[in-house]
Amino acid sequence: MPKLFNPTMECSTASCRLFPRVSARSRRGSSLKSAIIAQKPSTLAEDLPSKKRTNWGKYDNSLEQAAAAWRNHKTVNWELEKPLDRTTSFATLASLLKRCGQAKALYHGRLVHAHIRRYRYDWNTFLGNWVVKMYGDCGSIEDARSVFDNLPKINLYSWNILMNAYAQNGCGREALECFQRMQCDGIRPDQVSFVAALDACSSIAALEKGQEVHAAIVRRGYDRQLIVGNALVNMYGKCASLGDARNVFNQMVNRDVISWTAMITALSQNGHCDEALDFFDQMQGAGFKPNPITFVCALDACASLADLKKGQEIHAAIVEAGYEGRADMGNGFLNMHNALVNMYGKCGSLEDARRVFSRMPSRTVASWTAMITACSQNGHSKEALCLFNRMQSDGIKPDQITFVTVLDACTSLAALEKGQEIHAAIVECGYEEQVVVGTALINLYGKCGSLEDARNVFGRMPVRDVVSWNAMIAACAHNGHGMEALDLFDYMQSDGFKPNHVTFLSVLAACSHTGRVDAARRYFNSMREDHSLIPKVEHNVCLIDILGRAGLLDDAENLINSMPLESKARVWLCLLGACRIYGDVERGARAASHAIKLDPENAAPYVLLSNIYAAAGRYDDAQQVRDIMNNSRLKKIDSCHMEVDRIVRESVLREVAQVDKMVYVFVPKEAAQVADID
DNA sequence: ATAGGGTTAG
Repeated sequence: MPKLFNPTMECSTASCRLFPRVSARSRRGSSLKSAIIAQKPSTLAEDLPSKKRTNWGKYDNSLEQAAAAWRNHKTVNWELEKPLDRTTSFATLASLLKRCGQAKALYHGRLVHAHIRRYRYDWNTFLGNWVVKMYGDCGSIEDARSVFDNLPKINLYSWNILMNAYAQNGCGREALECFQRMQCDGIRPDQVSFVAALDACSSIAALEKGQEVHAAIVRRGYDRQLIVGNALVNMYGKCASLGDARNVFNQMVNRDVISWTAMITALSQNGHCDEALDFFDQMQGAGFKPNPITFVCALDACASLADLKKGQEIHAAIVEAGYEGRADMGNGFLNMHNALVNMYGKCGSLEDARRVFSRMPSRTVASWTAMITACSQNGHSKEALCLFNRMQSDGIKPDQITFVTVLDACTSLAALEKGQEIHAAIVECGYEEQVVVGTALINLYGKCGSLEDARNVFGRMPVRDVVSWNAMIAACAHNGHGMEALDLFDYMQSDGFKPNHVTFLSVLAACSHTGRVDAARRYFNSMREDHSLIPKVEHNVCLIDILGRAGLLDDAENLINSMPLESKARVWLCLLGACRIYGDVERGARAASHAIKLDPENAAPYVLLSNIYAAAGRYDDAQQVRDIMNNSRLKKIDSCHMEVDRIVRESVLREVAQVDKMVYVFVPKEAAQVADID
């Protein structure tokens, strides 16, 4: 039951000093809404398209509640000396709006805006521009637009602010439209407009448009400006045009830390992580000190390379710089700590990740999510689930990405019930409609054998992408519904989605389960011919497996010999498995010798070959292979991260089975040994 | 008396 506004309350009390005295007439409305939003929420709510209309109902709190919320807002931390009234200066209002934007405090920003609309008929473009910016910073782009459309006069600042609001909220197309329209309206873009236009191109990866803007920049002579150069490097990096990014960077007359950081990011996000780290060193050689953001980018490159040593070096440099444990400068240092946790997780050092995480000065959802991901991706799914609980008891609310990570942990534990519990929480938070969340749910249900649930989630998804189609196709393929998987493959394409490498893995798996050898060949060839996808090792393994199981050993071997793969060890191993089934000793020996030559530390080919000999009654040969194996130092399955319990035991076996299904099926003793390694 | 460049979890 909401508390109502108390008309007898004295407005000079601390609890409402932020609000102007309201007239008796408007008090009669008895709610904050009517008190401060006043008669007509015109430009805000009513001009918006109906489905995106702002829900003003949630501002229907009592005045005390709103004032308390305002005072207690931790990030904004208002310390207003005077209440807002008709005499509050525009400078004060502007600074309030700025702080609301920085803190992404939409609620408070709306309060200030409402105050201006109610009491400041003398508002001008200066103040209006700040309101537009506040809404843009708070991510409320429709509000930004409608305020912009009602500005008393639109100037260069207004356009630049609006363009940036669009570009930073993922509406690159609209930002570029603004760029056009401002010029039609006779306003000459300055360097800030060009930077915003480049940002818009980056956000939608519009390379051609970006080149057009670049040409206009050169025509107007803005290309020597530092911030323009930086934005150009960034734009070419985001549009995957690394050569252009390099050219711009090399030709820059001045460079600063941001230029170097932009270049490092461009390299690392386009698959040149080694070079990115070289640049990181060169930058320091050139006398620039990395800041927290530079460190984030460098750590990201280490994470992609899974280069633990380099990552630890950079961590040492962070300590050296005195950045570790610091919590000032907004989110700068916080993000850097998150990046450290993420890097250690991706590089497989859970201990380091834990250490950084436990020493963090403060933690956000992102920090918790990074730590949970680190656990879940390093075989500690149970710890991931524990952390998820602790995070919530620490008062941090999970976001969609946390849920995705936790669902992944459930998936690898095959913990269907826990997953369903989390599914319920997701529905409660209203995240079920998010593509990434839906996809993680389909994965969970698919891997846990609950195809019906996977279908339901997929059917309810309002938006799908290639990844969610892939998840659904995989769910069918791995639950004995190969035909349905192949049908979905067709539907997916008629829905306008292009299949990728992952799609074809599931398609081939579907062919394998339904025994469609010829179809598998056709799909395999169509990867290259119709979709310009080059089959990877996994696809080749899959096809060899299908041919091998069908007894087409000749075809399989010929195919391997014609494959332009870098390493064929796994493919030969696959053929070796097929030779085991069909008792083809000669071919088996050939395949084994290839496999051993290519991956001498793997025990699997020895085991398989020995079994082939044994099955053919050639016990001496079998023993000889085993002796060779036992006398050489072969790679053990790395299970030091594994806890020993039933589920994990199974997951170790699954891993072994992935290397070769035969190890488990035909050599149970071997498998048992593997599982006993702690 | 406003605007502007580099970062994060499938």
